[in-house]
Amino acid sequence: MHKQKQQVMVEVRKLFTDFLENKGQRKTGERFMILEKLYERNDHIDAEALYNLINKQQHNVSRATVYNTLELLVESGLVMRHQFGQHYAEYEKAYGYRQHDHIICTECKKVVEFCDPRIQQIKTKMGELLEFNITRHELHLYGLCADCEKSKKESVAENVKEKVTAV
Amino acid sequence: MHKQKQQVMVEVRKLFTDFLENKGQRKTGERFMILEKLYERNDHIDAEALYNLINKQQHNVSRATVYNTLELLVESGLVMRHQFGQHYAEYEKAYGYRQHDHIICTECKKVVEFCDPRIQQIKTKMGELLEFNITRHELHLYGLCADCEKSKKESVAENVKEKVTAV
DNA sequence: CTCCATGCAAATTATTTGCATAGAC
DNA sequence: GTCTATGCAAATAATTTGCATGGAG
Repeated sequence: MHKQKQQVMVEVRKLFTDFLENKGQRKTGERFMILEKLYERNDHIDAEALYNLINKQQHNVSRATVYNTLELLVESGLVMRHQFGQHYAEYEKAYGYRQHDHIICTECKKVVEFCDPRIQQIKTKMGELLEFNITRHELHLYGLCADCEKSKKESVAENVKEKVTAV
Repeated sequence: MHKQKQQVMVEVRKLFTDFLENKGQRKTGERFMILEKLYERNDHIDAEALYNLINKQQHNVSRATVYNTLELLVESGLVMRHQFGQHYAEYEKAYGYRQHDHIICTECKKVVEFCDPRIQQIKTKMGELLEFNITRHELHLYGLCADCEKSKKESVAENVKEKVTAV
């Protein structure tokens, strides 16, 4: 299991190297450091947290470089950017990591991942129909999780009680 | 057709009125003005453009009010916020306007709307499975439109030619 | 040795906030 | 008359940019 992760890292470094060469971009240590940090984890992280993670631990990479590199990584397809809200973008490894989508609780902001094959059918169909060469997608379902749904019901009941008491 | 639009406007004003009353919020002219501007159009618009639209035309509504009202409208469900990228959020009427999703060209930023019933199946299924009460969704497909796909191919051909010439 | 990528801090953009006042209720 | 929503400008947050320098090619 651990070995598999090592293997992925090797492949990914190779892919990023090729990508940078093709673009005539330099292969700097900072860039590979950021790539690695993203591939070490199995969840999303935002730019600022990534910056802190790198700098508090050991190295010294500027915010500008973090943003610049994230852009490159997204362009290379090795990293996904998820824009959950206006001030809430997160990044996550994409290679060797099953394609998945997200359900977001609008109340507690909890994010749960899921996967449904029907999305692939939509992509294929719509790409054909509208003549787009579709490379990726983002699907977000919004609603209330079981907990927040329960709290809401209780709070409504509470309100009703208050009104009754008030009258 | 035009009459239908008038009819929608009446219904929507009524719904927004009820919403504001329920929240104990005031029914100000600015709020209804913004609601109307959004319902007059059949496409998306961003906060700044909406602000300009209102102020250049006739009235005088501050940015703060525009943002505040957009928030309320989204909360009421009468307006949808689409977050296409990190600096690219747009708003659009939601009531009496068929639910639809978007294909975005990553090159020229063109947005095409589409509708696929399979998305409803995913929502129902995943809501059940993960115990979420799903109220809405956002599906974005990203790729190259036919035009940009063509340009890309030509540009690649061009590059090859250059390299050959250079050697 | 050349020139791009980096670090840093200042700049920018979109959005939010604080405060005084107008106006909805 | 009361108190909230507004306008305005200043504040904030996330991201980008300009410039001098280090280091990849």
